[in-house]
Amino acid sequence: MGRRIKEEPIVHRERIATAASELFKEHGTTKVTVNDIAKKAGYSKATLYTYFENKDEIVSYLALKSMSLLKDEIIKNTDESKTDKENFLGICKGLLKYYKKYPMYFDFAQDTINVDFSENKFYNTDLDTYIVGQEISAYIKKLFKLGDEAFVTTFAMWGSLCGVIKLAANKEAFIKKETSKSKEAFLSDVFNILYKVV
Amino acid sequence: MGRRIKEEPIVHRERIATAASELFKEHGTTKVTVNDIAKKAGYSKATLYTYFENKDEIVSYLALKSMSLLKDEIIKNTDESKTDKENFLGICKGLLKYYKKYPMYFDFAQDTINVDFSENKFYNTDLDTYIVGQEISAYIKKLFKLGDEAFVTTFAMWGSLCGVIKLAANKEAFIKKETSKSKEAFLSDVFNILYKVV
Amino acid sequence: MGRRIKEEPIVHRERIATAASELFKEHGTTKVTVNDIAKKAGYSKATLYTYFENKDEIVSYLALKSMSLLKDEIIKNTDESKTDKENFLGICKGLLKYYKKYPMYFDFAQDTINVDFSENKFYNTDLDTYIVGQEISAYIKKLFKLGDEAFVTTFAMWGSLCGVIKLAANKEAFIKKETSKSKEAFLSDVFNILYKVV
Amino acid sequence: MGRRIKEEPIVHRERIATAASELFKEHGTTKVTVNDIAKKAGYSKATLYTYFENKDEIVSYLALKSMSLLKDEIIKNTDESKTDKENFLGICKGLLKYYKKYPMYFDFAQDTINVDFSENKFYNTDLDTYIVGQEISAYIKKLFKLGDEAFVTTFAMWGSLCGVIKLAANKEAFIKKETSKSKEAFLSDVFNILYKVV
DNA sequence: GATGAATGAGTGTTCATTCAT
DNA sequence: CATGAATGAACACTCATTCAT
Repeated sequence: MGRRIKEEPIVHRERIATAASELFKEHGTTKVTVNDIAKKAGYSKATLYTYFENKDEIVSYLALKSMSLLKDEIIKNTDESKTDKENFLGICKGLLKYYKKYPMYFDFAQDTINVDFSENKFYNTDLDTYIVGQEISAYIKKLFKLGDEAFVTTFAMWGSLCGVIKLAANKEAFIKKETSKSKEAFLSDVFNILYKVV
Repeated sequence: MGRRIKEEPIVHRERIATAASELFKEHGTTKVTVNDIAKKAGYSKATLYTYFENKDEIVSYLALKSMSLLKDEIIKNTDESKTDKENFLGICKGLLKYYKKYPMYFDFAQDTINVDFSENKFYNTDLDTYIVGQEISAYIKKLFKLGDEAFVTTFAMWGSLCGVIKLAANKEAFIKKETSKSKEAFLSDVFNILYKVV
Repeated sequence: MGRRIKEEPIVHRERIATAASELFKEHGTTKVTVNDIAKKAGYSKATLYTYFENKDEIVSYLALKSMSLLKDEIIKNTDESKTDKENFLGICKGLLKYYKKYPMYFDFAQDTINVDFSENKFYNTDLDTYIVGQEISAYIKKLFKLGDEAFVTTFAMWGSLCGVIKLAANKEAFIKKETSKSKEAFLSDVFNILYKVV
Repeated sequence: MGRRIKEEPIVHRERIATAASELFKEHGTTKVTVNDIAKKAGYSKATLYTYFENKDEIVSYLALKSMSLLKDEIIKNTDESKTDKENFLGICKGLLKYYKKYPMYFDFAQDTINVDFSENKFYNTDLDTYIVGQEISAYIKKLFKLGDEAFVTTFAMWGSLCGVIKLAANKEAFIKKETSKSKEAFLSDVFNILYKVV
């Protein structure tokens, strides 16, 4: 634990990714420039390219991190010993937390598993993201002891939850006006309605 | 009274909008340049600015068109004399058709009831889009004879449908692999599951 | 004097030039577009090109008009029966009036006589402007009964007057602050000082 | 302490400014494009933006340099131990040299004491230019031991000199034709006539 | 290993001018 | 004769990426 003279590449990647994440959350991935990230992370623009192939790889890297967090949250908030409803609401809670931390990657989660890697260029992290998505799917299937209908049910649940969370985020002011409820309280009602789906 | 040789501005606007729509569908609104649109529509870049104030106005124009189509489709596929389930599936059908034609504006539909026009600059078409969104909301409320619970129910339904349709679009290949069904057939199953929500 | 069915070209030129002049005075010749002029004059952009070869010719046309006005003003405010000082101040008055009406052409007046027409393209009006400039020079020479020293004296006077008028225009606020006098009153003092030159 | 291989930013700024200055002198600041400057300076367009915030900053930078040169020249050519006439002619000489090097900024000098910096955006260099202008004014006042009449006298002198120099520049060919003198010799006569003003 | 410096390839937008009708 | 329509040529400015040191 002595003084670290040389930092591992992973440390630099983390530092860069953290800076990028904060900027992406506030301004979106398109608006943020490589220069912005470099400045915020305390590196020169050129150094970023030592640790990441290009801007896209930073995005992919964060997408993977975000999926891992999502998986962790889902596992933390669910348990086979709980009732199905408790577990469903646990998944909702996990997704919501995820959205708050990585709003810019929610569309990624809405995609869950990034499709076809055969033709397009992709980064290893994209593949990893895909795998984490698969793991989440498998976990949910096991959690609810789903059989043949697993895929369609998981699909319906996942799509619905992502849809309502995103809609709620875009309509926060409108929700307040119409229901006098906070976004969170309102979404709680919505989740209860959606529970019937499972 | 003779056949008009000169084309009305609206014809040009349509031609430009159609070209833009096709490009947007494939590459997204950001990546497509004004030059791309002009070339595809068969005009010079400068001519585009005769018919549209700027690129944003083209985007707004298409957004409005897309919302109008959505409304038309929903009305066409529903009827107060039908059962709730028939109507629900009618709405699903309308949304699906909408997605096929204007995938790049689906996020717009996912917003449905649009934001706050008090402070930001916006084009008339943006306001019109907002109004069409409101009309769709009102129509659905009346169609299902919803009372106090109208807002939360409509919200849950709309968010869910948008969510699953988008998810299905992104996972078409994956769905095929897992279920051997076409996206449409698969979504039909999903819609039936979701019907319980209403 | 009956109803005019067809207007002479000169009428159109005047109408266009008047519109242009007002716009030029306010925004300068560069900022004003051909479209602006056409709209203000009540013509289509293309029609302008029926009456003027191009934007430059409109500028030249106005420059000539402005020089003619300058000549008229000088003649009106001077007289061989007056004292030299009265005539000098009359010229000052004429130049000042000119500046107020055509501030954007004052540099033109500062040039007085437009130099060399051998190599550059120029419009007939430019040549006319040159001739009017010459006429003014000749008039002044005769007015003050100048001999061999005519050229250098006229030159010094003309350059000085143009210089102080323009400087005063740019420093109006500053003059007020330093002297509590209006630009006009201050310039009157300046003109009296400059009279010694002649 | 060794010889520096890397060039300081100021070197690049100078190189760019020099190129810009030459182009501005010939074609004016408006006609010259950023690309033109870049090409002439041997940089790419993008590189210019590494050393200057934008085109305006290049203009401002040169304006300041020009005013500094003007001040230096005036000081160099004048001295309290000299006669008023000698000093007057020294100022003339300074202004003339300035005009030769920075004709495009002569209007700037014709403004000398610059405007109001309270509302508009401006660059530091613009403010510096203003200050140098003030310094020149103060120097002249002291040089000629001017009292209450300082402002109006300085004003008349400055305006006149600028006026005749500019007029002479525009009429060089004409002067030659009329007087068979060089512009410089002719201006020398004019300056002698104008000396009476002070 | 780190980076200062450089840049190619865009971007949306403007405008004077032309020409077929 | 008048003009709606069309456009080539610019133009200031940006940014992800490369590379010599």
